[in-house]
Amino acid sequence: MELRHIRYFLVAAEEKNLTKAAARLKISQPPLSMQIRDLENEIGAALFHRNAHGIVLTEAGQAFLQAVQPLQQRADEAIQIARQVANGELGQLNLGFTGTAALNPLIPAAIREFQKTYPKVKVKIEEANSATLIHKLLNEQVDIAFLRSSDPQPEALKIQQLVDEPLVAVVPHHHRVAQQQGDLALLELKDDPFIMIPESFSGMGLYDAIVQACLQAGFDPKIGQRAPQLVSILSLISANLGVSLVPESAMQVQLAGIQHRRLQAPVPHVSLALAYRMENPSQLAINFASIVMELCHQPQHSF
Amino acid sequence: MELRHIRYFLVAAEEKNLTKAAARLKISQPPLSMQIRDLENEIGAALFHRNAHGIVLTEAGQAFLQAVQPLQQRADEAIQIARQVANGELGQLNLGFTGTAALNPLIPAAIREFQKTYPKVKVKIEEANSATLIHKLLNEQVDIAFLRSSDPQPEALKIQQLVDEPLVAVVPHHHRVAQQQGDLALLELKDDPFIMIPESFSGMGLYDAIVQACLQAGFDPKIGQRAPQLVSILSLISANLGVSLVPESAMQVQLAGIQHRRLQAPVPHVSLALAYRMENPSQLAINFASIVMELCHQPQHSF
DNA sequence: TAAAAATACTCCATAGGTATTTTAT
DNA sequence: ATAAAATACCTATGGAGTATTTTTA
Repeated sequence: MELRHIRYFLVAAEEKNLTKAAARLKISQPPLSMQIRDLENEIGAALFHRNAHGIVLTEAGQAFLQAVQPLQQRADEAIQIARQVANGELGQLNLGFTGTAALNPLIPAAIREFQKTYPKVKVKIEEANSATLIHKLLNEQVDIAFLRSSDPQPEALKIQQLVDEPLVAVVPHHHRVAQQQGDLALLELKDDPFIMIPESFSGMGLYDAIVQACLQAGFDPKIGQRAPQLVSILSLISANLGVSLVPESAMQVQLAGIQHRRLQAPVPHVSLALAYRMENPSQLAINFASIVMELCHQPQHSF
Repeated sequence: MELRHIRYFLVAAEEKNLTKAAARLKISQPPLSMQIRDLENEIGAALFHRNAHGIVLTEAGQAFLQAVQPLQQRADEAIQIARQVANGELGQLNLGFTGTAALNPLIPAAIREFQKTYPKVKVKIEEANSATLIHKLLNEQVDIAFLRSSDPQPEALKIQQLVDEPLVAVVPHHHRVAQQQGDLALLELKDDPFIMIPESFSGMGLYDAIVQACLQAGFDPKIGQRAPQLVSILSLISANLGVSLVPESAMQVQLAGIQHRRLQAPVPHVSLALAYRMENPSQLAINFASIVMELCHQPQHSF
C-alpha cells in the first residue's frame, strides 16, 4: 500500500462515485478503479459496494476509512515540520554565555528579538565559562554562545566580535586609589593581587584580557584568589583581598565596599563575541547570529 | 511522498548507512540513494549528512523521523482492522429479538458462544416486536434477529427456522379448565377472549400462530385485550380478563393466579426463527447465524 | 436507456538494476 | 586503499490514458 491508495480511497469514499472522484483527483476513471481494486486485493476484502449510482462503503471500508483518515494529513505535517526545522523556525536553540557576558544588554535584547521572529523555537539558556562553552559548542551540546574572546581563536568555530567593551578597575572602598578623581593609571595596581576567574582557556576569556592589559601597562599582574563568578570576585574585592578589571557593563552590579575606577588611555578592552560551529552550524544558530548582527548595527541604545 | 519513501527513510535512519539499508530493503544502493534524494527534494531540505562512514540524520531529519515514525505502523494497522471487520472478527453486532423469543435458552447460549469465538465484537441487543424487527433488519439498524415466524416469509430476508416450540394454554387460576387433569382440548377455549400481542405483522409472529391454532381446532378466536409484553398478557389473564397461548419456554415465567395447560394433539407449534438480510448481510450476522445453527444441531440440553 | 464501473489495450514515467566514478578517510 | 555515496545508463513494472463493454436501476 502507498499513500496514493489512501489519497484515492479518501476521495472515492467522499464522492461516493468513482467517476467524480477521478475527476477531482485529475486522473481518469479506469486507473482509479484499478487502484481501488488493488487496495481491496491487498486487504483481501471489498471496501465498496458497487451499484449503478456509484459506490458505498462496506463495513470494512468504513473501518478502514476511520483508521486511514489521519494518515495523509500526518504525512503532510511531517514534511512541514522538517521544513520548519531546516529553516530554523522550529526546534530548540541551546544558547550559552559566560557570566560576565550575561550583563551586556545586547544579550536579553537579542533573545527577545529572536523569540519575536521565531516564536516556535524554544530557547534554552545555559551559563558556563568560556572553556566549557567552547567544549560544548564543539560537542553540539550548545548551538551558539556569547563569550569573551581575545585574539587567538580556536579552529572549527566561527567567532564574530560584537562589541568592544572598555575594562574598568574594581578596588576595595578603602584602597588608596579608591577616592582619587579622574581616570586611573592601571600601573598603580601593579602591586595589588588580581582576583581572577579560574581555569580559563588559552587565548580566550576575560582572564587573558586582564593579563594582556596589565602587560601593556608595563607590569605582570600578581594573581590572587580565584573566584568562579563575577559577584564572588566583587565580594572578595570588598573583603580587601585584591583588585580586578571587569567589563564596563559589569558596573551594573554594585556591591557595598567596592569602587569602580575608569582607566586612562590607552583604555584596555575586552570584546564580547558570538561563537558557533563552522561545520554543521545549526540553522537556529545562523538565524540567531544574524539577528544579533542586525542589533549590533543599530544605534547602541536601542536596547 | 509515498509510504515507500517513509519505509526507506526509516530503515536508512536506523542503519545509518545507505548500502546496508538497501540490503535490508532488498534493493540495490543507487535506487535507495535516489529515493532518499527525491524525498529530500520534496521537503526542500537535507535529511542526512553524508560522510565516508555512512549517513547521519540532520536536525530536520530527526524531526521528520519523529513525525513519520508511527505512519507505517498505522497504515498496517488500518489494513488489519479492515480485514478483521470483513471477517466479522471486529465490529458491533446489532442483535434483535422479540419478547417471547428472549425466553428460549438458545439465545443466551448463542450470545455466550459468539462472544467466546469473536471476543473483539461488541454485541448490542435490542428487544422489539417482529414487525419492528423486520423493519430494522431491512433498514440495516439491526444485523440479525430472533423472531417468531409462521409460514409466509417476507422477501429480502433469509429466515432460518430454528426450533418448533409447542404452544401451551394459559388460563386464570379460577377458570373452569384450570384444575382439569390431562391435556386440554383447545376447543374448550372457544368462548374465552384471547389476550394478544398488538399490531402484529402479516404472516409473522405469535399472533398468527395463535389464530392459526384456533382455526385448526375449529373456531375463530375472540380477540380480547391487547398487551405489549408477555408479562402484561399474563397479568391480564391473572386478572381474569381472558386466556392465551404462549410458547412452552414462556412457562418459566410464573405469575400468581395463572395456570398453564398443555394441549391435546395435534399440538400447535410456533417456531423460533433467525432472520437476516439476503442482500448485504453483515459478516457478523453470517458468523452469528452459523454459531446458532451449530448449537441447534447439538443435543437440546447442552445449553 | 443512461450513468456508472469494469475491461482491454497502449504508452511512458519512474522504480529499480548494473557498472562505474567520485569522495572522504 | 577502502568503503560509502553519487552518477550514468539501461530495463521493465505498473500507473495512467483512450476506447469500449458490461452492469444495473
